Amino acid sequence: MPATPAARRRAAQPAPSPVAKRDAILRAAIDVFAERGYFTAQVADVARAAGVAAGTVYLYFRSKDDLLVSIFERTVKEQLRNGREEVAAIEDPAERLRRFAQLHLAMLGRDRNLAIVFQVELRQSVKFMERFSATLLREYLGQIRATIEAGQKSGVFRKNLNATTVAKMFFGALDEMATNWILSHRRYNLELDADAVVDIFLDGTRPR
Amino acid sequence: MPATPAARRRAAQPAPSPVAKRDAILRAAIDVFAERGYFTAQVADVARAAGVAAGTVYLYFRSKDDLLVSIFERTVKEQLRNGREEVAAIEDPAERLRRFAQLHLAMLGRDRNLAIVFQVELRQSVKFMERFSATLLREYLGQIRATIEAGQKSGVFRKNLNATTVAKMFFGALDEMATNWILSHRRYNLELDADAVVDIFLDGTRPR
DNA sequence: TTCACCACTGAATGAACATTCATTCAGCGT
DNA sequence: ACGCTGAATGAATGTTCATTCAGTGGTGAA
Repeated sequence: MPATPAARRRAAQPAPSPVAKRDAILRAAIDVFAERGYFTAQVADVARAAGVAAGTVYLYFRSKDDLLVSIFERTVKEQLRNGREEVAAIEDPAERLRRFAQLHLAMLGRDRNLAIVFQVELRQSVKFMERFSATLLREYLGQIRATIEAGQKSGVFRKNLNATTVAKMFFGALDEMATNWILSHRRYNLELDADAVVDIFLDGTRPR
Repeated sequence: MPATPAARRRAAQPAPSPVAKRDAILRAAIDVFAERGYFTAQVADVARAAGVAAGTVYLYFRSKDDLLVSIFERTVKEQLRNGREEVAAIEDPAERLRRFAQLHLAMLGRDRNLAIVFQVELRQSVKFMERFSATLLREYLGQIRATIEAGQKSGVFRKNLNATTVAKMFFGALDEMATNWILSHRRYNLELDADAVVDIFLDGTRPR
């Protein structure tokens, strides 16, 4: 029935579906990278964890690097899609930041190995860091900064603050919460840190 | 004159002083790791940059890992020695935090390659991160937390804040300033960020 | 001058591992 | 029933280093 080779390829899906297999390999990569570290992990380990042969990984990904980049891109895309509208719908800038912090920490708190890949493995080299910061950070910091600026206009935030600096601080605080959570062996609920951070961020540490 | 082999070895110092050579190798390692990344850098690159043969590195360091660990330990030891008394001498907890932040960012802002090693290369793997967090972070967070607690006692800081969380936030904010400075290609003065961070940290972002 | 010593050298070693590719074979269309 | 297709396999390949070690040269003591 399918006439062209392309159509035939699309129709002839193997039993477990190629998307599912790609996902399985990516999932395995998250776990293996988190446990062994990106450089120490072997592609063969990832393949074994995914239940496929070493060569199969290369049918779905260009290279070992590509695995890391794909984990990053898929997750960020999803997180941004999830978050954007929800956060944008919130009127009060302070509450918008709160929700933002909650979503960020919830995403990481939900999946420890993914959190390790994000907080540790993706920061391997300045090369990855730059890529990381050119997308995730830029997008995140941009959203935060815009919210700060909106708040400054409406008088909710002090006007004499540099919005960019404020945004970096906010992100840095959240980032540190996430990193600490990973390194701590206590399994507390990371998402709960969001409120504490936002509270101090809004009102400072001095008594009012 | 030296009787035991050990004593003889200790006495027989080569011309340019072994300490100077060790330092030269460490310096070269900082630069090479910063530029190429720890895993990508070859020991031979470090040796070349230090002006010695590859084998010589192994006369001063046990392994490639040992180079990274030594950079870390030497710097942290020095920084803690420098900072501790100076900061401890300051009475006002808020001013103590300010000085602390200045010293921290000044150390990194003074030496870009060292900053890269600290902000990026040392965080390669959970293994290094744990070592990192077991010493530098523990010490730093401990000092910050103690200062917060002192301030809470004396009424300078709000008493209903969790001092540990506050300390993490503070460190995270500084850390992010440092990381941003590295990734930004503008060469602004990192130390100046310290005041902005402390200001927001103390008074928050809401108008008082 | 000779000798012993030792820091230093850099070529050689061998292990580790990403990637390739000849081969297999399940399942589809005819 | 059967020939094709192409996804999947995993052994083989070739390269890339960290690390070692046999040798060199320079130094100071006798």
